Amino acid sequence: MDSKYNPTDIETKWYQYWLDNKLFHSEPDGREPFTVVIPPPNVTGVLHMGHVLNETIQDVLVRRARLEGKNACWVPGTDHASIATEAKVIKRLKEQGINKSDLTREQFLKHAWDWTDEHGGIILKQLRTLGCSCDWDRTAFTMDETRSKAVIRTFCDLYKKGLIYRGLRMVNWDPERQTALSDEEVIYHDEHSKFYYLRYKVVEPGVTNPETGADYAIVATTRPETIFGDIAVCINPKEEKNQWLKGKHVIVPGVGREIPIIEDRYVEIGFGTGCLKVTPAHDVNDYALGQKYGLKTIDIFTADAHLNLEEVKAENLPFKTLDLDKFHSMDRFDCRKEIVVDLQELGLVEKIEDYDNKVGYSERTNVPIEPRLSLQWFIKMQHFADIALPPVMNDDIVFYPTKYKNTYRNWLEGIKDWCISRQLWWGHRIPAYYEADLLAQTGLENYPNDEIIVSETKPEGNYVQDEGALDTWFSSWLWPISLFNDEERQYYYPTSDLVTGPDIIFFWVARMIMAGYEYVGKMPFKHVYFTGIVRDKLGRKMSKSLGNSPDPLDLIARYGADGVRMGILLSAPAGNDILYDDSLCEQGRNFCNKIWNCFRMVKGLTVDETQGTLQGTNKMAVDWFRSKLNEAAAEVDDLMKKYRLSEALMTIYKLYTDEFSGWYLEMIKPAYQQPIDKATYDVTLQYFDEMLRLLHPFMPFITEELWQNITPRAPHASIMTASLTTDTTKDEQLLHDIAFTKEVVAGVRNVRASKNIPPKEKMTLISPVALSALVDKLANCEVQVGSTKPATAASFIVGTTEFSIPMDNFVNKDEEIKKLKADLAHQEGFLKGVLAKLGNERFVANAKPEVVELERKKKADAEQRIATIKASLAALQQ
RNA sequence: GGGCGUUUAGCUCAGCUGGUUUAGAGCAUCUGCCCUACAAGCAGAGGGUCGGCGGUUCGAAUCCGUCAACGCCCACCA
Repeated sequence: MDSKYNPTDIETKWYQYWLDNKLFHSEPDGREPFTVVIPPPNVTGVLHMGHVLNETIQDVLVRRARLEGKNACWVPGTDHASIATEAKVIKRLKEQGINKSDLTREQFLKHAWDWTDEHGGIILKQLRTLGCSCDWDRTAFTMDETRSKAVIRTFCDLYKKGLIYRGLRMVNWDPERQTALSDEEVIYHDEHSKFYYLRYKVVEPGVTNPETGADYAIVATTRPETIFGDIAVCINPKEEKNQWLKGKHVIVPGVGREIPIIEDRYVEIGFGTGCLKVTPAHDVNDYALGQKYGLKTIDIFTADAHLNLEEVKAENLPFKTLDLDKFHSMDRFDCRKEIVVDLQELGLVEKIEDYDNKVGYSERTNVPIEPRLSLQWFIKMQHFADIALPPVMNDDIVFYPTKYKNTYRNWLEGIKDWCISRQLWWGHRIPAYYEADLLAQTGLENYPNDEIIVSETKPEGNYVQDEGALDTWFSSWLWPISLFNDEERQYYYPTSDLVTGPDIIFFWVARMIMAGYEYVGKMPFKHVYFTGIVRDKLGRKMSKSLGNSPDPLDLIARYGADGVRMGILLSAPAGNDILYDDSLCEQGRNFCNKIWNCFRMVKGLTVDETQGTLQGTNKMAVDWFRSKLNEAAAEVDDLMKKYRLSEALMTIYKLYTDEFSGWYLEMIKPAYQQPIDKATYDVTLQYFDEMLRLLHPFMPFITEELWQNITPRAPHASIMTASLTTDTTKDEQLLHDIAFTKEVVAGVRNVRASKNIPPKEKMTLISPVALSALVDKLANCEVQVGSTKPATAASFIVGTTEFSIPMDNFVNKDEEIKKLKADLAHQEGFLKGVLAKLGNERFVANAKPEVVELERKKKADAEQRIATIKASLAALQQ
């Protein structure tokens, strides 16, 4: 065996072994189920660090549950990611010189499926490299047959219940992909933009601003290109300075349209000029004002946000001074620049100021969204908010960390209807049908709602299906339900743990809870573990453009999957961002190596088969480590129950490196070239076995490899299906004794280090109390029990006991005195504090008796220590 | 503009139903060691007035108030 652990071959070997033996597969049986559904990654995605974090956590939970004897089932799958995938397909087609608009729906879908088959599932393969123990037989896709059926059935059912409706609404429009989006898919960014002050001339003759004498109102806007759609100017009826405009009319600058001044308290007094231009077709609030005052709407944008001025041209406005043909078909941002120039030339711009505002961007295409009046399908959300809020607030479903309960509540309390239709082809087509002749007569907008047929199958007759597809999340919210058939659902549902990022708490988590209660009448999961975001060590988000995102497969090649898993888990408490650095994986790799070498050491021992009973220091060591192991296992159990994975792993790490490797193995290690007795050897292997099982959920590969090599295993056996030990007994006295012994050993080593005495040189330790032979073994010193301290000796104190090591040649008296004096000062300071407390009557009267008692003990101990130090000092200073 | 959260050693974090020998861990740092399990290692050491101020209390990292910095979420001020 090499002294370095080489993970690559071992990992491939065992993953194949697990697959061959169907160890990830689950079927319902008599055991307690433990179910996890994977947050399905985009079907054409590739593994990134966020996945590594998320999937590792899930695998730890799943593997731990398996070791606890539960029937663990982790269902993998992918998401069709409607808008993202469609964008990728369009991009590829473009590279081949094909425009989406040149294709029929069927042709496009063919290309999309080809792309999916080609790239789909790559990420699932990558998960295997990480060691994920998913039940691959259950792999699902949000657009496969089963899931599609569930989606369509759900749509029909909700429509029947009156929870889905079709309506003309102001929606968030993505001009790039040319589809509606939900509110959640809009990201607002701060932006430095301009505030344009435009002049709207008053129609009524002789009416002027009493302050300035101007015959125009000034309207401030960030979007001058929308003036073509202006229908009114609104003022607040209470605004003093605009009283003169009441009941008047103004002319939209350049456009020439005569529009009324209307009054509404929506306009904030004191903001801007107090005059708000109302463009009902292109702003949510303006639309509301339009509805309220019966204003008409003029839509001036095409679906891809270019100007469409046909309607404006048709108005034939007499005072028009702008060249409409010039702006027709222009891009919205080009128009903004151009129109300001032209208006300036016409003397219709008062001034331009810098202004910071927020602009909504499409989450997927990253272009500014355009509020657009559009016919879409919506879900009434109040009903769902009502059923989804209580279970989280009263902890039927537990969030880790709990702070996200607030976020969840805020969203549900302000819930708005969910726009679920998308003008996309890649996705579940909306199962709504229109009678062809009627549709031809009325057009889509005026098609009577009660004539729409919503059905799982196409109705008889001449019907055409709605062109829209459903929001991806409309299938995702059924994920935990749709992965199981009715029978299996009895067993696997509700699932146990959901592990996901807080960024999709609304998109997905909340909606799964809604669907769960609506369709199964039960929560979809009992616990939600929110991970943080993986950032680089400077705290920046990982992104392709920054190039600060390492390729997980590359990391696995360099550090091993186990090393990477440990690296990502080490500093990842729930909900905390993790600042990733290669050094974390390095620590993981180093730990693997440590375990590997522990194993080499133990297996490399020669065993004396005749020694079948434990005795002497070995018995002590073995008994002590039993307690230590049990103690750690109990702590891990507790931490895992609280989902404190990084602390659980750290506990195991310390058990291996400190207690097992640093102390236990040193205690039982035979003298050079001596054999170890069989009894100790067997127990040690047993301990190793137990420790591997404890670690296995975190580092599955190395633990399987070593577990298989500890002792011959049955064919098809695996550490995966072993069970955790449940022994929790502890010998407190022994733990205490060994802790004392360790301190004495540390004291001796300290003296050695400070005096530069090589470990091989045997020293003499004078101790006032009897010591375990372990001290000799671990510190290489001969213990002499006695209280006579030689004139020249190095000394140290453990608790209240002073130990000394005679050393004529090495002791520097001054140094020794200095050290003792420092210790003395510290002890006296400490004692002073204790005395102050005890001298305070109110403390003695009010504090709990055990606390007072403890202070008395501290006092006694400190006094004794001080006496000891003083004695030593006196001896030295003679 | 609301709401939530964070602030403890160089870094990442525990500790926070007030009292556990005058604050802990891992990593990093420094010193000395290639001693036949492991230099991807071993032994040892240094390092913090617990963000500032004020209060409650016999006693505060822990409770309350306030200020500051940072982060996240939500919101229709054009």
